[in-house]
Amino acid sequence: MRDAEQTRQKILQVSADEIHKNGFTATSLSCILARCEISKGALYHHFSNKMELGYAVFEEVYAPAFIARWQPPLEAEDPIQGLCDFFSAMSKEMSCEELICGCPLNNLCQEMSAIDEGFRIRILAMQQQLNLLIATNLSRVSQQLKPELDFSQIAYFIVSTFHGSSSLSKSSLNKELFDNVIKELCCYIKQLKR
Amino acid sequence: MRDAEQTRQKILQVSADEIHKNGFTATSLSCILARCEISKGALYHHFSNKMELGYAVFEEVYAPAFIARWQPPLEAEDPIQGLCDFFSAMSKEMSCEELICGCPLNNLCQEMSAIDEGFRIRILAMQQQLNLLIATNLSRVSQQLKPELDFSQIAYFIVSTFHGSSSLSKSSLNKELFDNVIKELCCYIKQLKR
DNA sequence: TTTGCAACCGACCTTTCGGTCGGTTAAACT
DNA sequence: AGTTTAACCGACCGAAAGGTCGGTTGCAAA
Repeated sequence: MRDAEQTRQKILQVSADEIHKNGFTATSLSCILARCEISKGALYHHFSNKMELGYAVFEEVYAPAFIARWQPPLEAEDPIQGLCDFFSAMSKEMSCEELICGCPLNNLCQEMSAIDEGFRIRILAMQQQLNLLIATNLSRVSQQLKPELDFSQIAYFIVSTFHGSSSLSKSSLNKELFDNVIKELCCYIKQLKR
Repeated sequence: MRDAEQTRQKILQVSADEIHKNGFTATSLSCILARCEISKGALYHHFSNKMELGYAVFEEVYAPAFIARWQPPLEAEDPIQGLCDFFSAMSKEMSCEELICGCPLNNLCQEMSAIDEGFRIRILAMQQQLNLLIATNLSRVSQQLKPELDFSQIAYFIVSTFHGSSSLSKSSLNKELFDNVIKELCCYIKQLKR
């Protein structure tokens, strides 16, 4: 009947979804409790407070999902093509609602970096990990690219543009502007080839 | 002694600053009241509620400042050079604290677009106005640029990258990553020339 | 079968939020 | 001088937030 780990996972999943949709601060524990059909006591048995719950969501849900998304296209034979396909697929396959929610990592970065140090360092670590992932895979095929490129700089540029583009969707409520930016981003990426 | 308009302006300026630093939701009226050294009654005499205060800050503080920032570099003789100088100046002249606060428009876009329709339409209008401003001025010098460029698409791309780059500063607490992206952005922009 | 403890319950607490409202003050007009 | 009203005051309100804690329940080991 009782399964502590299952309860914990349920809390994490529901919390991840709520935080993704509403942000961390605006997500209320009572809402999470209702969706999980558990009591406040249960939640506080598994997590010492809201902040720790947030950290757990970040580390156990967002971070793995984040890497699982970016890694395959980047470790493809041709990371340039991989990235373009990756971005294009988003334009096509993601629903408008998903798009508007944005990237959980970027959302938390905007909301929590200035407020909470614990979130800030976790987010920063994630961003640096992604940057390394991109830069490494670009340098892996550097002989196919233009000479004298700063791969780390390019990696930050790509990610910035991608995250910035989701901001556009949030106000326009449609994919059009997002698509525009992604199209131009793909042009930019392909242009890196010699 | 009593100057209604001065009180109103004081409220707007302080509110703009607080919202810029903390976001709209996290900004408390009591904090604004304390900084303005006025009572709650005074605030509610000038603004019917918090949301209306937010709208007023957007329209009377953020929007004019936003246009005043972007317009000059874009309407310069060479908008390409104007934009590069504009971005580079930010890297150099802005303090780390300013940088971390980010662009008020983008902050509100991330925070409020999904929550409040009134904010959303104002933000969207602003973004479209900026897009038009950039696209128009690029097409003005189109004979100096590569052929067959989609100016609107490029404009959205530039703004996305710029806004995305401020996200990086928020987690890293320094200008380095921001500088990286801006440098690459300037490369991209200059490359538009034929 | 008993016992111990992790798992869970839910009433209650404090704080803070946006917002209300009856009252007061100062200044402009008659 | 008297009157009116915009400008302002601040005590108070209900709602909702995160968090606490004494109590209950169910399962597993002894």
